[in-house]
Amino acid sequence: MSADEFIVTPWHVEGDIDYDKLIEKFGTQKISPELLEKIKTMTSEDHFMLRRGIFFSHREMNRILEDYEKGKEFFLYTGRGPSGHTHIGHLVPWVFAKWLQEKFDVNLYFQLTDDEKFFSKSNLTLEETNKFAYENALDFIALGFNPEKTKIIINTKNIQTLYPIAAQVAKKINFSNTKATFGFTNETNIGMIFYTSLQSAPCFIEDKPVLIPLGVDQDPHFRLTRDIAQKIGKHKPALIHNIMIPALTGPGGKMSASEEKGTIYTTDSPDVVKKKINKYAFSGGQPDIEQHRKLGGNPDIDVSYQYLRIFFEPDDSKLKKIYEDYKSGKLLSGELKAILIEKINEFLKTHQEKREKAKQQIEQFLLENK
RNA sequence: GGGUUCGUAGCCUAGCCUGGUAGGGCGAUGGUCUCCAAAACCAUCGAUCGUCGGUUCAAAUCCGAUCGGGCCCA
Repeated sequence: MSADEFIVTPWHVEGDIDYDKLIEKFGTQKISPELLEKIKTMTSEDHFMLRRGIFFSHREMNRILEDYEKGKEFFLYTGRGPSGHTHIGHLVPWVFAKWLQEKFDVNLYFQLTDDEKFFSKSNLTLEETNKFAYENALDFIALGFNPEKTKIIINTKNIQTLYPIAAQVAKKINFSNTKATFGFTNETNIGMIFYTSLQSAPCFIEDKPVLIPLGVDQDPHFRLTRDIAQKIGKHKPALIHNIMIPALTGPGGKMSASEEKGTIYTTDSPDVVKKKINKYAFSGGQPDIEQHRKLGGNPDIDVSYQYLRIFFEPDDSKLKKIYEDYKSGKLLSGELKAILIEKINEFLKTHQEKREKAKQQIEQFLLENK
């Protein structure tokens, strides 16, 4: 694969992603300075993930906001494919969803697609993906959602609720559409072929427009959903996309839950975090101290810096200082890593406490079939 | 239901026709080098060849059955 090639699909992300090209390829909108300003005004907050372009693209987010201003409420929907333990990269859209929920005071649905991971991963049983669904739910709850306004959908558990909606969707999507959208072939199992209609279903669970914060790799599902929404008399879902979180071991893919070493799990202990960062985090430093002092490091490709930018250092002035110190050579890679390690461990300490408590709260969050 | 094809270490795969206890690539691990990581170099671990049975002095390699995957047809 040459440097300018990359692949982004719901099941596979590879290469060095050019996000401007991706916007063009997917036909989404870049988040404009105007939209950014509008969000800022309406929420009275300048969220760092927006400001820094962690969320960089959208589909009709502006419509959602305009309608909201006119008193037309929306709801939020995001989710996760439970193929393994939760890692810190998963938290990005969830944290952002929580922020949106607080700012707009709206309902949020969180879908755990245990069936889909069973279909798409040959090495996982349905029991395993279901187990991961419940486990991942703990991490979601730990972020502090309000159970009154937040419901967790587990596909195999909530099929009764989802199915009538999915059926409406499924009838409007033909084989050519799914094949073209997802690259299905004759060896694709039929679970996969039907599956996108289940991922669509929560879009229509309330009779209101929906806004979906999500990783841009999941966009294809909702491209289809948007195409058929009017045909079934529903609102087109709006989306806001975040970039792929780089793996610890470097650019060229997102953090994968199935690759141990390139991944910081939410349940990792402080010493494991320290070891993983020091031992695996790809750095933008120079080969030795002398050159580093002289030439400086490259924060743009340095994974530790990127993690601070994406999630762990919301304070712009602090981040800027780190950026400049690293670039000038004043800050060494090892020192940068130490900063990140402390930030992650600080975060995980409280996260893990809340995650424990979530075990008592999970029932309140699970959607009841009606 | 019929046909066909495949099943070798975590992954990809050579060997099978011309039977004599398996070779490579990626990965992983350790080391050297680095403030770390990467790269580079060195080293190491790892499969008894889907399963069961048969033929043979000897089978991944031949035969049969069985399980599993893929494709085609019905």
